[in-house]
Amino acid sequence: MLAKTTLAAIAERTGYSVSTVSRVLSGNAGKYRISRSAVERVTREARRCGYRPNLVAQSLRTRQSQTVGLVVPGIDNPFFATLSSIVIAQLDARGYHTLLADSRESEEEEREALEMFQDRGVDGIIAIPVASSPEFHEEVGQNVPLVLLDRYFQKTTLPYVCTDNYAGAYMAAKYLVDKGYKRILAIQGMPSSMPNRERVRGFLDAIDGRGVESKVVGDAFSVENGNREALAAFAGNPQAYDAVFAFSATILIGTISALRRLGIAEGKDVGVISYDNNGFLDFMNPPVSRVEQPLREAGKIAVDTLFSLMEAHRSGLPRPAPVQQLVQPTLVIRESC
Amino acid sequence: MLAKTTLAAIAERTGYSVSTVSRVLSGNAGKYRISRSAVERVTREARRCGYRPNLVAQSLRTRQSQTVGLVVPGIDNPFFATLSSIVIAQLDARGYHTLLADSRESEEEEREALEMFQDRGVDGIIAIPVASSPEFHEEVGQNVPLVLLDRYFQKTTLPYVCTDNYAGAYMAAKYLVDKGYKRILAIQGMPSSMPNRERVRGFLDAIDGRGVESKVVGDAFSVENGNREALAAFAGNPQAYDAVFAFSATILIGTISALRRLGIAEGKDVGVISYDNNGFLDFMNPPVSRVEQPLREAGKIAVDTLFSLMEAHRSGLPRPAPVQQLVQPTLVIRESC
DNA sequence: AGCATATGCACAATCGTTTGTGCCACAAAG
DNA sequence: CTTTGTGGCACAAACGATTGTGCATATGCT
Repeated sequence: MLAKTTLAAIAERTGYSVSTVSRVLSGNAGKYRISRSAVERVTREARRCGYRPNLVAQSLRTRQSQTVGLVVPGIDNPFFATLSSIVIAQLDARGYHTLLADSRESEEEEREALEMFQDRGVDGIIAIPVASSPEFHEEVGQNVPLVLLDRYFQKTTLPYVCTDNYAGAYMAAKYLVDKGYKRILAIQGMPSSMPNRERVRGFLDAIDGRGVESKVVGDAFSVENGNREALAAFAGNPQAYDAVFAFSATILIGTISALRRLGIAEGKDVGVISYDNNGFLDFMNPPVSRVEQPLREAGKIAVDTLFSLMEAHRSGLPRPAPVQQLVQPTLVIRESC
Repeated sequence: MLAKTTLAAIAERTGYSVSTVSRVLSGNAGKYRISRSAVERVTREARRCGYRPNLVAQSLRTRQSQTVGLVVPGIDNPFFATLSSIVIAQLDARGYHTLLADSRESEEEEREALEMFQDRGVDGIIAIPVASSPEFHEEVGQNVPLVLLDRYFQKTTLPYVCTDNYAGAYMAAKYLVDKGYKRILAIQGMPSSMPNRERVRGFLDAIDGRGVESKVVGDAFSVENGNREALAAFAGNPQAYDAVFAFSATILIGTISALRRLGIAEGKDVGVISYDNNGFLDFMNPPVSRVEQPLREAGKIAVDTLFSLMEAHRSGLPRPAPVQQLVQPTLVIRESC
């Protein structure tokens, strides 16, 4: 085991003091009038023994950890995995590390994660919240820069970046109605989550007054839910609906499975449209129309926003007005409706 | 902003010294003969002002961070997301936090992640490696407990936990052959990765001498790859092969898409089998046979192994003999072959 | 020569903990 | 009345970095 080399070790070996070594290695030689020769000798020795600063000590002293906490409701959900991937890449590009916590859709675990983040002195937090009310997040947001992603709270001053779920669902539903579909089944995800509520609202508003029968069923962003609800809806009557709006790609998979089992051809017998851009929708047969969310953009904006908050925080400036932004999804039409 | 309360603050308010407060709050009151009354007053005050220890300072002093580094080749890949989810949950259950790094299949980024982990003083590392040779991992493993997961190196002393990809592929291929399939196309994932190489080996061994024509094509665990290779293979001749073995669920999706586009009915015209248990394979039509990997078990064993290494490391004991374990996958037969 | 200004660096405090050691008091024992 | 024991706590040194300040020596200027 390579004895871990500290500033003190280098100081001893070069004959300079710890403070001088520190200033050299942190690039502050100029500000403190360190001689050329000292810089030379110290950098040489540091390189020779592969010095790497102890980030824990650095964090303690500077109160900056180069770390951002990310809490998501379930990293095994492809949607959150994709979003996390984007956020992590963005942070990495700026030299920041990621502490990841999975709240497993539990408010309790979410709280613990947020507290742990503070205890560890993260420089900022990005949260896809599960809590039903914003109090705790707001409290945390007082202490450390925090940006909500994908989900948000109403009437909160917390900054957030989400896609416009209302508009997305509205577009999709309107498209179906314009196409002439008359009996539309919407299979939703987790009812309490803001994106889901907004999608329901958009869906209902779009069909309102257009002479369309409709029903909203389901309770989870899962394959099983889509399967169960579609089976239930069509089992008695294959023509119960002429279109299905699946609120996520997972729900869609379940739905299509159910339709096929019942001998209903999606795209022909029943129009189908989905939410999400899960990569394989174009590989379904027929390819599936959907509302695509600009996740990359949302992730980037969230990180940008976080960094501007962090910047202000560092400088002791008053917090900038909270960025609360909805990015627009797009409707991608294929052959399933 | 609640002034963050430190040991010193509590010490001042209760009239005790910092060391006494520390011993009380870290549960060492007994060992150091702290009086009942002191324990009482201190805990009361700590609770009153919601004291939470500064984990950074704690880490610096104790050289324990309650943190494990996890590096994966791509968190947006559902397979790694699932595995990460399992590992994170396991760590969480033991009170450990997770620093997650995404190497994006790059050796360079993997190195950086491993170095960063050390700089931050993680207590242990779980890695799904991308490097082609083990040197660097071995070096890191000298300093901090490290366990490889899912992928491993040959002739390494590093502990690893992987599924037996050779056996899995062998089972699947043997099943196909026994069923009477004569011309089998295998579409592989990333050729250099150990799981892929083992699958290829298992596949070839299983068909060896059984009078079966075969071909191994492809180069990535992606939908696109599956689609491209299947199209290429069947475009000229729909009967070029009578079975396809997709080395991952993503590859499978692409393959099925291609087959359908070509008017080939999977399960009837061409047998299909896959690797992975991606949740929706049972919802395909027909449901897809596959080799299922016991990911939960693998993740748990990896974490268990890591903790025993960490335990030894803490106690200064010699490292236990490296656990190098292959867990057995299972063949799940459905209607696609 | 004498004073101001630069130059080059070391000292020491600090971040918030943990932990080895030593001091004091009081009680029991001789 | 001194010894021995022990209960109860404070002191201070770490961990490894950053950073304000101060003290020399050297150089410039008049």
